[in-house]
Amino acid sequence: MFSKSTEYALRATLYIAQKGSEEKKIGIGEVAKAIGSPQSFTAKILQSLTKDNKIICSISGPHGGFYMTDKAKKLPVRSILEAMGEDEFLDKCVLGLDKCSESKPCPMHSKYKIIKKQLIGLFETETILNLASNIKAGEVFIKLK
Amino acid sequence: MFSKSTEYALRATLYIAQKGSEEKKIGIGEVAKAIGSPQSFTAKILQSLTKDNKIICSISGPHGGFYMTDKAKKLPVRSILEAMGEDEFLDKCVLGLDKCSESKPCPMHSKYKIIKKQLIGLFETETILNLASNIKAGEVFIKLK
DNA sequence: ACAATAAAAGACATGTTTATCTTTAATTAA
DNA sequence: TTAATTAAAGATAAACATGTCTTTTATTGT
Repeated sequence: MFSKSTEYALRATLYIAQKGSEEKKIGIGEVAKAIGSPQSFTAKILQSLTKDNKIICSISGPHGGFYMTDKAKKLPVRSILEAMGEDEFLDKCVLGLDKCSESKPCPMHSKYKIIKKQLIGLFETETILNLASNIKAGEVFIKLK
Repeated sequence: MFSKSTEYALRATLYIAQKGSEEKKIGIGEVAKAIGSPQSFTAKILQSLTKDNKIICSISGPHGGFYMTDKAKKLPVRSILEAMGEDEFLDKCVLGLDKCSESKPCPMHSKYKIIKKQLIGLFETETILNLASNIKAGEVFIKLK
């Protein structure tokens, strides 16, 4: 469904949301290990999430690392997809028609729109904090071997 | 949701199913024009759909071209995804965990599985013929400018 | 100031996707 | 058998995705 980059972005963000805070920042090494991702590549991805988009904060130097503000933790999962440039698929048509619409639908439109609405709902309703708290509770996992 | 290749494959297949038959084969030029895709690239894709997988038939030479058997037209849309190697996403987890399962779920698992089930249902229930016939009726479109 | 630590930034490498163009092979009709 | 037509096959190329490695910058503690 998503690119590797976005998968890592989602897992890393959830890990940082769960484990980190402004007082306890998380190093890239710990993040990569915890989610099972290539460290340098994950670093690039986190860099992009700290840029303009205000999802993750980072501090260089000793005791530095990544963390999220309480406000950022309340963002919907979709905001991560947006930051990774992978949310446009929620607007897109199964057959790849730019102008697919209610008045000019593709052959899958009417059946798919019902599913798409649920997908959008899922990514807009679930917050980062929401998902992260289930990790803390040990109910769900972000790394599996 | 899908790669360009798969989008072209879906549109091309629907067009051929709709317009073609063993008596009236469709040339690659007509297909590409009708669905708005790059001709040579579409040719490669159709080639792969005529290979092992028995979705599309083709004949070289004058009055040659592409067509589908009535049997092939009754295949579910999923068979095109399989032929394009893009159906594995229907098994995959949103966060990219290979082993995500009911007993070891990712944070999105429980909510996403409901949606995934519908997606699978959509691609397995809808047949190529089914979707193509709606094109013929002018109710839906496979090219929009 | 200096050394240590950690992220940021940049260069590089490999593979895949998305194409385009040319040549070959198959088929038909004259 | 020759010319025309059409898909198949192959070579090539640009863009992007995925990943590694090195250097630079920011920050902290001594």
